[in-house]
Amino acid sequence: MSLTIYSTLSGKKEVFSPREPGKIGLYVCGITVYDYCHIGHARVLVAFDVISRFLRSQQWQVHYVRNITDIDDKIINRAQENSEPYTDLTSRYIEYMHEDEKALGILPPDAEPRATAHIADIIAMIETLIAKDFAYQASNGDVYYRVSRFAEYGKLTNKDPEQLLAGARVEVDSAKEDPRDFALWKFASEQDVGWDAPFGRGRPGWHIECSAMSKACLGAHFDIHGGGPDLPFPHHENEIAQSEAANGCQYANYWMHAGAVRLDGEKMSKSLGNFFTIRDVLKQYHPEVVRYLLISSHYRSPINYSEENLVEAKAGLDRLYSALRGYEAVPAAPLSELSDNEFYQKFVAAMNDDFNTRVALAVMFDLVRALNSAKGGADAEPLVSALKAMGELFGLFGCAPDSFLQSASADDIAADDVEALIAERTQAKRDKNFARADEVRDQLLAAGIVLEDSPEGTKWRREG
RNA sequence: GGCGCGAUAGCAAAGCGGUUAUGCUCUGGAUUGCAAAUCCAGCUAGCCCGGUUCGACUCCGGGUCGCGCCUCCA
Repeated sequence: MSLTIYSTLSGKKEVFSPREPGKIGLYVCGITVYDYCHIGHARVLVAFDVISRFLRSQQWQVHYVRNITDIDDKIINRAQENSEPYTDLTSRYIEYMHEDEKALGILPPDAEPRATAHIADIIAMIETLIAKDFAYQASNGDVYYRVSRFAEYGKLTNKDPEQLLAGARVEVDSAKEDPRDFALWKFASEQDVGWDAPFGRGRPGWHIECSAMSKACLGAHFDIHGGGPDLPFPHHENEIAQSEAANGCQYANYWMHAGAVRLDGEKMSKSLGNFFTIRDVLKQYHPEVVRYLLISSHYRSPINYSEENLVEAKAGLDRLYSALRGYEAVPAAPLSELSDNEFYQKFVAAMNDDFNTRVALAVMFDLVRALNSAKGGADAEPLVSALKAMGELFGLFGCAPDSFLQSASADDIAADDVEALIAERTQAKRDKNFARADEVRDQLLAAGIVLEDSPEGTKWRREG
């Protein structure tokens, strides 16, 4: 079964062909660390987490690299506002980012390079670009990339270089030869944050770090480059220009971009200020609910962030978890034992088709229906272990069903009180005092507790 | 203006040139002391106008509307 991936470069789904058999080099643009991560970041993190988990499950040897941008104008400005060293700011937000990732069940990438740890690589690449005449030092000390020298500029996003020139904003006081040129190295005085380089003291521009770090971690030519929806232009276009000019070979073979998270129909972004941070959302919703929401649509589709969608995601996950109740002891099936399982085969086929998590999820629900029908019989356990295996590929089912279904927010009724009332109701039922039993049930329902009687006793869960 | 993406039932969201997507909601049935959960059955679809085809939600053309990028942003 072959893997197909939609590539921004070709604008269509392509059959994936690795550079080396069985191996995948994957570079994803990470986060600029000067603020808390928001749900848009979570989208990219979860998407590539699921993608890398799935690829590994299919025996691909994945080398997953996701960088951290820890030097940049915004970082410097924010640090100045806070009157603190920029390194204090970045290390703090890197820590927060790791906390958020852990909370969301994001597995760490194989490498997490930081721009400031690759200054030498960055300088070396800029030197090469200057030597090849693809870059020049301007009168203000900055080093710029000479866009006119790269004939294929615009090939990722179908931009016409001439029209970019016509539409480019004319910057006053610009030292650029051409308004399309972009900074590789920004001049820094002795008091400013900076590093010494043959072309003078300064700090790297935004785009060059990814070219340098991906080369250091994966080589000049690698398989897949990914990132968020706002990166194709100019960032990835510029990366291509830098890397292909400096290295003299193709850069990434496939380009993957996640869809935007929207809020009221508008893209959520730091610059618009309309974002919800991951940690704020996790105060109200279980991390797996957030994961479920993010994988319940295709990674390339825009997704709307709303309270209603989170509630719906919770309802869907409740159904999955409810099916697992009573089978806590059954382990997830090893994937090697599932090759004949029709549900798993469909699941894998969906994921091999450009990572169609929504269809894969539909397969899991088909499995749930089969499982619910089979409960009590001998056929149930294999279905449970298959379902658990698929859920784990999505980073779900990290909880015991009861603890997920009964997980409480701060102002919810305590589990002990629920249990006590259930005991009272059970006694009332035994006494045939159904009026009292129903009264207790209504009381609990008003507190968000739903009761489910079963031969093994009364189960409960929280709703809403 | 340029480039690109999308328009599916009450809501969310997929595949597919002819045969049930799926989840939530809703209706009926089974089950239950009554419920809930579960199972079974069912109701709500494919922006508009043309074309291709025996047949189009699915392909092609033209509209309309929405969104993203074209400046830092995942």
